[in-house]
Amino acid sequence: MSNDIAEIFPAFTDEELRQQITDECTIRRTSAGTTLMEMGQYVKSIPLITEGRVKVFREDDDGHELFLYYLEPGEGCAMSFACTLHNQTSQVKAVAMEDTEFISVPVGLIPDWMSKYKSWYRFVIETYQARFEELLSTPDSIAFQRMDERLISYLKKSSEVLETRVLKLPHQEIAYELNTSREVISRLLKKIEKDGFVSLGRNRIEPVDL
DNA sequence: ACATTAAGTGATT
DNA sequence: AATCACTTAATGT
Repeated sequence: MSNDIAEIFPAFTDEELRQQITDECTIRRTSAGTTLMEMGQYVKSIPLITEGRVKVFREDDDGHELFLYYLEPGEGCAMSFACTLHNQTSQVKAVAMEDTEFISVPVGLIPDWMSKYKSWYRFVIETYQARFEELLSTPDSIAFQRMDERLISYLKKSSEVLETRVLKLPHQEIAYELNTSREVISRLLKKIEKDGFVSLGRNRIEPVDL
């Protein structure tokens, strides 16, 4: 196990830290679609993803979602760091997109780790920095990009992240993620299909030339 | 064959 | 670009 940690989280160079993880933390597995965290819920442990993928987003009263970021193997959740440090409830919702395995770190350990282990401290800072930069791109895209451009970059990113040529997801899902309506997505997809950028099918979008 | 879910479309704001 | 109302098409049982 200690080897796996070193492999997936090479940043944890302190031997003692790795030992703490194996001794004090538990491995948890969830299946695709499971909600790991609801908005307003207290954060009692933070996840370090070892396998799979988790979507982190905000949700309003009408069920509209604002996508924030994905958690992938080797990553921890910036929001949960923030919550443990300020003892706040979660401002985000997290759902496993695939069967996911993660190390569950009890929050009680965090303050200690922050002061004791330099490599942990750096991991947290780097996680923050990476997310912050990523989050800046969201207001940019809303302010400066039209819907069709946002759709195209969404498709690009999805096919990269999922490592697949053919995206298997309904238009409605894309609409939720981009905060628009299903009809708009359908129409735009139809348009870019005509322009030869994608080929469409039921539950199937194949980028041809983005 | 039937119900369910995804996608397409026109009209309205 | 959003919403509504409705149609058409694909898919599961």
